[in-house]
Order: sequence, then structure tokens, then C-alpha cells
Amino acid sequence: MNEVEVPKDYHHKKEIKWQEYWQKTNLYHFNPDENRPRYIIDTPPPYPTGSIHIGHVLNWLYMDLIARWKRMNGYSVLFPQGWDCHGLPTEVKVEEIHDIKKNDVSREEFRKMCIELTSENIQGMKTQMQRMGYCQDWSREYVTMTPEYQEKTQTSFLQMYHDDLIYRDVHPVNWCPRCETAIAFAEVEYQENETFLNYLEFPASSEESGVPIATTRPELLAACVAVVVHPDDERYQHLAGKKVEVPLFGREVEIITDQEVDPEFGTGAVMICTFGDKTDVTWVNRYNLDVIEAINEQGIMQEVCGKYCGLTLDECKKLIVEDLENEGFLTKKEKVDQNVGQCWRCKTPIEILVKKQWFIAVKQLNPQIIEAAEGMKWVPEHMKTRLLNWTGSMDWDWCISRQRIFATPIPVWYCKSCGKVIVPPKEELPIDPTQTQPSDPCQCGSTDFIPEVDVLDTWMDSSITPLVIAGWPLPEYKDLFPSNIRQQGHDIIRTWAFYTILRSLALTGEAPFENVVVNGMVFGEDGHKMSKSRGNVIVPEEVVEEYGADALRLWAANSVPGSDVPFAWKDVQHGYKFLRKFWNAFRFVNMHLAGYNHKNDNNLTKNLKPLDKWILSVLNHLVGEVTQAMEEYNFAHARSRIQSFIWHDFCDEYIEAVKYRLYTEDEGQSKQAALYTLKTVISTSLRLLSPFTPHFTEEINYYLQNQVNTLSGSEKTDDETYESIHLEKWPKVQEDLLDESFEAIGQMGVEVISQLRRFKASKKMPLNTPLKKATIYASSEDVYNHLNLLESDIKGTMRIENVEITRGKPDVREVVVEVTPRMDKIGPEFKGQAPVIVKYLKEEDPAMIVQNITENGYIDIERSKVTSRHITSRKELVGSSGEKVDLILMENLDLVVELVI
RNA sequence: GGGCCCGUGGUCUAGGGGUAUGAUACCUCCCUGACACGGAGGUGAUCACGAGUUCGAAUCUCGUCGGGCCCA
Repeated sequence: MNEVEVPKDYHHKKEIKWQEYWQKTNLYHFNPDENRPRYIIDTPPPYPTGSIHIGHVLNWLYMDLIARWKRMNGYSVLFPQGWDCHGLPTEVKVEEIHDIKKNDVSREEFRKMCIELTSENIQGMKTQMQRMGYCQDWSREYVTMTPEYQEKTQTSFLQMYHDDLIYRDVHPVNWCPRCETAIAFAEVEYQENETFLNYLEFPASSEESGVPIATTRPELLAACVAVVVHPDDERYQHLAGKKVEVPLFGREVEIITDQEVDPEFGTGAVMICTFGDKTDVTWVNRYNLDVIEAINEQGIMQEVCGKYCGLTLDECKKLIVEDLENEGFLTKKEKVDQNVGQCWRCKTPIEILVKKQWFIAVKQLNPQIIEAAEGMKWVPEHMKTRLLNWTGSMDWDWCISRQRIFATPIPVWYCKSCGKVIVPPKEELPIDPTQTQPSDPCQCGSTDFIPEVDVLDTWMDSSITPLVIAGWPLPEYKDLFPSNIRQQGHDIIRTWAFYTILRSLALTGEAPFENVVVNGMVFGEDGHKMSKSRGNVIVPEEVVEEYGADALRLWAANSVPGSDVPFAWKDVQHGYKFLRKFWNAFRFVNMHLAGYNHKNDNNLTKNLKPLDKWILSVLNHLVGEVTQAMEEYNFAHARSRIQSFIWHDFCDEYIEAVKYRLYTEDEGQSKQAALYTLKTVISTSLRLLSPFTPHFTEEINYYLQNQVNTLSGSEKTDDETYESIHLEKWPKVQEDLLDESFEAIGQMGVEVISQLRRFKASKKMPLNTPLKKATIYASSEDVYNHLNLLESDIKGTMRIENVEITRGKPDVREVVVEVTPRMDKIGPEFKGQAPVIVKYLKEEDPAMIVQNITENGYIDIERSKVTSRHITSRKELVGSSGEKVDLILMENLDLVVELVI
């Protein structure tokens, strides 16, 4: 890329070239041996669906900004990337692609198909991420489906098992009686239909009266374990704690109370069964009720159902209803609408069965989790509350076993003769118990084992990422642990944050990260969360193709953690326009830089002109402000401040005002100072912008370096000698360039010039029209002195042949046309009198008010002394005398410009 | 139903006790020696609604309505 001439237009297609360059030069490689402070990002591993979405773009941009910014601040940054491979969607997709069901082929074969698909998907998403310019160190990529990763997951399982934090217990699962398999909530489809609500009379078991209950599932009567009513229900509250009899079965059950009962539905009394629906599960857990298994895996009634044993659910329901009717327990039947969960594939209504499952003892660790969460910095802070509230409302432990295939196997066998749980020594990991046998016989002497066929919840893989990236379980992991930061969307705080903190505490005793930055959701142009089902999805490639990754990054950067971000094409366009603006400004500067003598760099500072000092001071304030914004993760503020500085202060004001110094025959110090300033502003703001638009800034930096090298007689820049802007230091505030007084003076110059520009515009003159003469009348000495410093800038920029600056006022009359009360002064001073004063100031003649104040120093309003401090006024000029001149009044500076066209 | 958050010109947004920031869209003007893919100017908001605290509320408090995410 040996081009020297800067192209007229910025081409975002060049982004790819820089991406290749970064990969080729290993620019983002993390070297753990380096003797610099470390900064470690626990990058969330996405699920390899095959393509990243705009939500990823936002989330990863935050990480990328921080990674780049920290690098520029001298940190050795570890920004890894992993993939959370296991899960149901992939299994479903594989079945779709190969037109099979997972049980049609061997587990091994099915797993292979999943791995194959996942690998392809990862490749695609990796390419997309690199196309966005994200600066992960890809040499540290991790993939949860690999044996190496599964070894870590299984190691963590074993460790927690040995620490008694993992146990096996019964737990309800969704079950399809036809497929004879457990299914996930995601596989449950809900179908509206009509059924009968049966009103049953539960007789009293002792002296008290019975209770009428209403149920849609009388077939589960055999599994009834309690009756529940609302605590405030006056009909039943006196019955709480009493017993009633289950009709037909004659068992006694207790009447309990719970807020979740809807007193309006049915009779307001509900029977709790094992398990009619999800609420039953909640109640059984909450009140520690008995579990009665009434149906088996094929949906056949069990022995506890007495005479109904052996019937199907439907047959049982029919017969029970008949019997209830005959025995007089059934008082009423009414039609109700019902939402039935059914198997998404075969449409059979699902049942909730009780199965043996593996659990993590969450409740035991909760106090530590709360303490760890409190010790972290959350951005925004209120996201912590979400996690804490969740922690406080846990109803049961975390069930980590899944009845699936594509996941990390649970490394467990059961002894066939004594039932003992056998786990392998950790040296043998990773294992798949369905493929291998324990190396030693069971303590009971048996060598016959049953493998655990359940696999681990995907969160068991992805909740140890801060450990994995640090190298755990090798002891050296402590060097890179805990992570400094974790970022993720607010939709899954209750999973990732909770699980990761929990696992880290369980495995190491330490919290996994110090800072948590939570990003919002991305909404589509219709104002709703982007989702396929809504059809409002914009794919990143589409945007990148049209405007480039940097423009999309600028869109994403215009946001702050925690807030949702609407996508809008016009915002992306706006970012693109800004880059084009900067490009053109750079071209302009670059053109002139050919005449710059770099040896001057050091002695120029004392020859700087007022506007140079102004822009350099503003630039350094900007550096401070942007740095602070980055520290606060206020990316939107950082971006908008950089942008408005470059666009308005630099391009619109400064460049316009120094052109006359550049387009001159005189190669003297004024021109050199302007060039020095232009160069400094460009190179400093490039660095500020580089985390946001890494490609664009690299491109400009390349040409700039080329220019500088050419001028200093060095070799021209090529790939070998080019020094990436991303290896440069973040700018520091140069205190010696901060100058409040020149900021004010420059501001005055800018104001006077724009006022004159506006004047020309109002006269419909082209901007370069020369003016014959301008006389500027300044009332105050300060303004007068400052104007003298700015004289040549005003004259040169506005093309005025003759500029004269004088003290005093021109021969015109000023009339006060409006008085505005200053509430911030009047309020605190006059308190209750304020409304009266405000009313007076607004209604009375402005000229009279100001005249009074001018003559007496104050005006008396209802015995309050109101002075010039309490008002602002607007004046107009009237009755210009004699000569044909135009007058401009600039009130805040108290000056008047008299113009001869 | 519960927890947390949010309602500011047509749209998006800053601010968070002193009469509202910026962008976009729209309208008008100007082809100025980097950029018309640019520049200058203008129209447009009783800050969701109601009550309270206060001299003063978009801002604080309470309530109502609407929206978001998660959970039931």
C-alpha cells in the first residue's frame, strides 16, 4: 500500500485490508510475560447460531472500545473469544438438516453432526466479528465442545461434587409420554383449547365442613397432596391448617394458603397434585409437600391409582368423572378455555414427571454470592439490584442435568449391583460414561456399571469462562484471575452473572470479575426489540456492506450501558458523514502540510496565534473530557464530544479562520504555527477516535505518517515500516496548552467571524465577497484589547479590506426591546416576592426598566431592589445616522460592528 | 401478578430544583480557495397524566396510565 496521494473520497471497502494487516501482524496478541499491568476481559461466549446480530455488535463494541482504550493506556490487554456450543437449538437444526430424529442414529454419530454444524457456524461468526474490527486475540479462542474444554467442565463438576455442592435428587421435568423423553421448556408448544372445569366436593375429614374445589384434571386425584386457598379469602380462611378427604381415594390432605391462588377462578380452592401444572411444582417445593407419582413414562396410571391402575390418562379421566358423579362428589361441570402445553413435534400434551436429576446447592452459596455481587462495580448500578432480588427469591436449587445428547457428559456411572455413584479420577477426564467404563471395580466388587446418559446444562460450560481464559485448573491461573471486566446484555443477568459468580466462588472462593458492564437491547426501526418473529431484523453485514464497520461502530458507540438502543439507518449514515467530513479536513491539512518544516515543532509553541492557542486549549479540554467519559463507560458522550469538536470547532471554525494564513506567499511563522496546530489537532483527535473507528483512523494515520516521513527525509511508509495507530498512547492533557483566557479570546473571534458570516448570508452574498470596511466599537477595555489580537483573523477570514477597532459606541441609538428575568438570581434572593418581580419585569416597558437600573443602580419593585444582576436584556439598534452603513450589534460582548459593503 | 428500568419538538436524545441540549427530518438561503456527500439560518416541546413539597418542578415525593427486560 505505497500510495502517497490521498484519494479524494474515503472508501470504507479498505477496512478489510486493515483487518488483514492486524491479523497478519498479530497486533492484538496478548503476551502474559510482559511486565505491564494487565487488563483481562471475560468475553461472553456467544451461542454459534451461524451469524452475529446487531445486539452482538453493540455488546462487542463496548468490549472492543475498552480493550483498545486500555491498551493505549499502557495495559497488556487480554481480550479472548470463546463459543458456547452446546444446546438444544443445534440439536433441532441438525435433525432438520439431516431429516432425522436424534434417536435414529447413535449418540456418537449425532454428536458428530452437531459438532460439524457448530464448527461451520463458528467460522462464519468469527469472520463477521473480524469484519467489525473487533480486536480479540484469536490465538486464545476457546470452544466448549472440544475435549480440552469438556475436561475443564467435568473437572469443575468433580470438584463441586467432592465438595458436596452437587447432589442428586428428584425433580419435575416436562415429559412427552409419546416420545418418552424429557423436553425443554423451549420445546413446549402452547395450544388453546376447551375443557371442562369440574367442581368437586372435598368432604371434611373431621367436624369441620368440606371444601368445594374446581379442577380441569380430575384424573390426577390420586396424586392430590393438598388443597390451597387464598389467605384473604373469607370463605375459606378459617379452614387453613384443617384437613379434608380426597374423594374416591379417602386420603386426608391439608388445606394451606398461598397468595398465588386466584379467588375468582372456579371455587377459589385448588387441589395440588403431582403434577398438574407448573404452579403445582412451585407449591410442592414451597411447602415441602409429598410427591405421589400417579403416571409413568408412557402416560399410564400407576398402582397408587388403585382401580384406575393401567388405564391411559384419557381413559382414567373419563372413568373418574363418572365415578365422581355417581358418588355425588361432582356438583358442576363448566366449559373453560385452557392453554395446554404440548410436545412441539408430536403435539401430545406434555406431563410433568418426577425424575432423578443432578443439582447444584445454590441456596447454600447464596450469602456468598450476595457478598461477591456487592463487591463488584456494576454499570449501571441498578443492574446489581436485579441480581440481588433474584438471589433472594430463589425457590429451588439449580438443576444441571439435561436429557439430551449434544453437551458435556456428566462424568458418572452407577454400580449395577449396589447403586453407588462412581466418578472417575480427574486424571482420566474428559470421559463419556456411555463410551468407557470405570477403571476400577466398585467397592462392592461389582464391575457392572450403568452410565449416566444425562448431560450437563450448557451453563455448566459457560459459567467458568473467567477461569478457563486464565488457564484453570493449572495453578498459574491465579496470574490472570479474576477478570477485570465482564460485559453482557441485561436480559440474562439472572443466568450468566448469577451462575458465573456462583461457580467461581464454589471453585476458587473468589469473585470472577471486578467490574460488570451491562448493555441494553437493540430495537428495530419499528421501536420493538429486534427479533426474527417480528421481522424487524437488520443484519450487520447489510450495514457494513453499505457504510462500513466504522459507521456501524459509531452508531453503537452512541449509547451508554444499560439503555436500550434503537437502530436507525439515518444514525449510521450520520456517522458515515462525519467520517467523510474528517477525511476531507484531513485531505486539506495534508495538502498544506507539504510546506511544513517539522524541525519547527518545538520553537513554534511561542509563536502561536490567538486562534491556535484557542483550538489547542479546547482540544486539551476535550482530551480530559473524553478520558473521563471513557472511565465512566459513557461512550455516547465520548463519541459526541469528539465528533462535535472535530466537525464544528475544528472544521467549521478553526480551519476556516486559518485559511488566509495558509493561502499566502509569506512562508513565515504565522503559517508554520497554523500548520503545526492543524497537524497537532488532527493527530491528537485521531488517537481519541481510534478505539471508535479503528479502520478509518488507521487509514488516515497511514497517510499522515507517509507525509511526515517524506518531509523528514525518511523512507516512505510501507507495510514493514508502518506503525499502527493502535500501538500509540492515549493522549494526555497537556496542561501548558490549557489557557482559559485564550479560550475566551478565541471564542470571541469565532463569534465575531460567524456573526459576519451570518451577515453576508443574510445579504445573500457569497461568503468570499470582499467587504470594504468594518469598524468595530467595543465598550469594554478587555473586549477592545482582545479584538486587537484578533484583527488579522477577522480581516483575513472575512475578506475585509479595512478593519478598524475603536473604543466606545457608534453614533446610533440602542433600544432595549426585551427584559428577561434571571430566575436563578431572583428566586434565591427574593423567595416569595419572586413571582411579583417576574410579573413586573415581563409586563412593564423594558426600556423604562433598564433606564431606571442604569440611572439608579436598581429598580424598586414592590420594595425589592432589582439590579442588572437579576435581568438580561435584548437591544436593537435604531436610526443609524447619515452614511449608508450596516450595523451588527453583539450584545453579549457589548460591541457593535459598522460595515461598509 | 412480582422485581428493576424508562416515558423530553414528527423521530431519537442530553440534562435531573431556576423557563430545555444536541441530532435527524422539514423549510429558506449560499456552488466560500477540503467537503453541495458542504455551509448559514429558521419552524417545531405546556418534558405521559394527576396531586403534593417549594418563591420556583421536566428535575424531588406519591398515585395513574403507557412501554421495556427478566421472573411467575
